Amino acid sequence: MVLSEKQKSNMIIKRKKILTEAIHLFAEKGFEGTKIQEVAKASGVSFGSVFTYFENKETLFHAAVVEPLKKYEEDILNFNPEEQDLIQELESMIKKQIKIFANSGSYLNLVVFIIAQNKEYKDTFKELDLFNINFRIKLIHLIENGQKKGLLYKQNPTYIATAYTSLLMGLRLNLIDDPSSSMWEELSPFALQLFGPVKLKNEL
Amino acid sequence: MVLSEKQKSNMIIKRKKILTEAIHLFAEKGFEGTKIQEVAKASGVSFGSVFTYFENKETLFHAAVVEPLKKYEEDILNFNPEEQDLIQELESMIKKQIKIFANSGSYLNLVVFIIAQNKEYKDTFKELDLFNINFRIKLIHLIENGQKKGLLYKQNPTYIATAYTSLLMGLRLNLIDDPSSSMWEELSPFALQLFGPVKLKNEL
Amino acid sequence: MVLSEKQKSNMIIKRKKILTEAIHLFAEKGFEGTKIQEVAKASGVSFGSVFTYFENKETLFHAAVVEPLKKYEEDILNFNPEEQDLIQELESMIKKQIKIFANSGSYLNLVVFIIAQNKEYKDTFKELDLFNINFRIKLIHLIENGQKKGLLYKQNPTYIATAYTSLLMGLRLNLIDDPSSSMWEELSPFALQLFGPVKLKNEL
Amino acid sequence: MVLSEKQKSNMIIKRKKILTEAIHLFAEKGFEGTKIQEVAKASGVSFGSVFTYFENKETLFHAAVVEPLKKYEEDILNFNPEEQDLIQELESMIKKQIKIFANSGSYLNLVVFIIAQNKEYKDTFKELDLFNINFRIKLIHLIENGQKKGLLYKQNPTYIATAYTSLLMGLRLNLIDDPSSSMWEELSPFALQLFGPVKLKNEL
DNA sequence: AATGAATGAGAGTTCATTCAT
DNA sequence: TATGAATGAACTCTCATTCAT
Repeated sequence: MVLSEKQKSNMIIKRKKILTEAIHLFAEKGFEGTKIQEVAKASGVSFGSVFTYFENKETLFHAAVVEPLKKYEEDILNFNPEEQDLIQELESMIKKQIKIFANSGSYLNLVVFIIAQNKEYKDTFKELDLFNINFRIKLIHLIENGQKKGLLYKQNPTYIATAYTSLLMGLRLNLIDDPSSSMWEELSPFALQLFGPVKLKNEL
Repeated sequence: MVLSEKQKSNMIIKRKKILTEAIHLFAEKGFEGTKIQEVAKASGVSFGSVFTYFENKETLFHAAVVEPLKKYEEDILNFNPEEQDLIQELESMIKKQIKIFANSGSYLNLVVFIIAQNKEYKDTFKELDLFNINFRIKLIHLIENGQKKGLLYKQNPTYIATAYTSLLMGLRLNLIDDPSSSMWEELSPFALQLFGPVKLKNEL
Repeated sequence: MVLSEKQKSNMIIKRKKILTEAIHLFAEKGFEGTKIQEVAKASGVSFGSVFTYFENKETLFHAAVVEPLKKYEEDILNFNPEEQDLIQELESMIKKQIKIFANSGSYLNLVVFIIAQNKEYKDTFKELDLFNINFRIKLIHLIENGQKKGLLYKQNPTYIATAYTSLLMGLRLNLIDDPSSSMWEELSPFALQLFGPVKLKNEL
Repeated sequence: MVLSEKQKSNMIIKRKKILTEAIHLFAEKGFEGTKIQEVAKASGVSFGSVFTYFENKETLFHAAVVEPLKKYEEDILNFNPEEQDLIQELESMIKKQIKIFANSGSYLNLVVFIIAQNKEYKDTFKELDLFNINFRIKLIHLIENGQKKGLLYKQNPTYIATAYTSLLMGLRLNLIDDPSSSMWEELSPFALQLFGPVKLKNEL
């Protein structure tokens, strides 16, 4: 049977809906704690349909973690480590990334699960780790440029990158029960400090 | 009395053993992913015995999270916010706490679970949150003293405390698959920076 | 609609079958003594299917007791307390009811369980009690009419009704291991005697 | 080790206590519904002790049903079928037996269980049946004497005996949730009627 | 004799997955 | 493609029974 365009687009929408609800539920209840039936109900389809779009629960889980990753990577890596005004770029990057972390509660919760259970979900974790490595590499690139230009104190760039990404992730956990926290935006100066800018903001 | 002292002490040891194994398994696989049978096998008892010591799986889980908390709280809060040489005390505190976070992989993993699933484990989360609040209060106390004495830049102490505890937690997640990382001890200067010491180490 | 008519009717038949087998088994072994697995096997379905039709064992038990009640009530209460020829109606009623009691071994056995364990199965017992009350009320109505007409000796109608229903129930227990007993039909004169007919049969 | 007299008598008392509580609990909850732990607690002994006195749960159950039987038999069969004033003896017998049935709620409840589950508890049921047969034989003896003397109408004595014992048992079930019912004593005239006395009470 | 920790068979129940409709 | 009845593996938990103390 041939599917009409309308049917195809309908299926794409439905698949997307299932995935979105799956992310929410997996993030809230974990893999074992989430029932296919719940995902189906939240998505407005029969639980049989979930199996039409995803081979089984594991596939759905993997997709829920991995598929949004591309968009995140794009957003998170959207900064230029070669920028002329590096401090300006650094500040803007931090603000953007903090905003992303502040607004991606559910998904990052799911990420936390994978990290915490990395031994259980090796393959899925590997993909997150890849993203993390890319992120770190680009950060290090930026830091090295800043240090070369004398805009940042000389410190091990790897440590800085680790501290910074840890801070972001830690904030996500710390502010988890207060999703609309106003604290997020106030914390960028502290993130900036980690990079060791030669002229501290409050010194200017 | 019917149980001999020897029997009683045996029981205490057995209970402890079950709890230790439960922490490891819950940390690795989460609540639903951990089977009582596994805990029993890892503890070297029959699964029936697990129910001799813990009413049910939930009770065991709660105990696994909450019982170690006291010792952690004691260790983590073991610093003096009124100390004369405050910078010295701050540095030593950070080093101690980083060491604790570096060496408590399993347990902190479990803590991460509870935080990530705080809506599912409200009661258990509440106890962790209480600990967190106490920790923050004591940190703020120390920070305020440092600022009064002119040893730390004036910055919102709450933000500093949040950033610092977030950094610790974030590092735990970031270094999760590399438990013996040498990075831990190298990161205390970055943690120190968050507190805004007037004389930076590398300036001395 | 997704289920065809055929499927629906199949489900109704299957549910009925499960219930019938459940009645037999509960009657023979009691609630705790009956295993869901046995009910499933006797009904020719997987034990999982039992849970498709009945939420849990208790629901199944309750249904096994309560659902047949309506039909019984209808049959048992099928007499006219205002009938002109009251003695005739009384005799025919007794014969009918004795026949019902003689032929409903399993179900009445189940009823006996509920009565014996009325404290354990309060809700279920309440429904049986309601039936019993209705039965008694209608009997009393008939007895009072008979006494007014001078066809029955004046005796407390409540006592008569109690004695009569007790006799029926007691016979059920007494003849339990001999279900095809020829005694049943011979006992209606004794039941009749309880009502105190002015002209005893053997006097005519 | 030799047991002192005091110890021996203590054990006898303890065994009795366990049996009494077992009767109550088995009567209320049935065999499977009663837990050894409950019996122990109700008896004020450890559950281990129950196994000191009764080999296992089945033995305890059997004993709970069978051991009181002797005393009951003695009380129930305490009438003289050869008595001169037979009607007087009959009336007094009925009154005595009704009193016994009125006051033996728990035990008779247990008896009902065995009867209802006679296929499950064949051996235990057999002993009850034996008692029943003895009871019937003695009743028939009395009835035949009464009929010979012209004090009772000629009716099949077996039917009378069956109707009478059924009435007793049925009353036990009918009045189960109202143990102190005043109805019991009012019902002996109806029981008497079943025997077919030539001069009915209310004719005298 | 008395106790109760230890055991594990066996129960009810859940839920991913299959498949006929 | 969409549905949901059917299945049974696998889980938690109960409880009779054993046995060391």
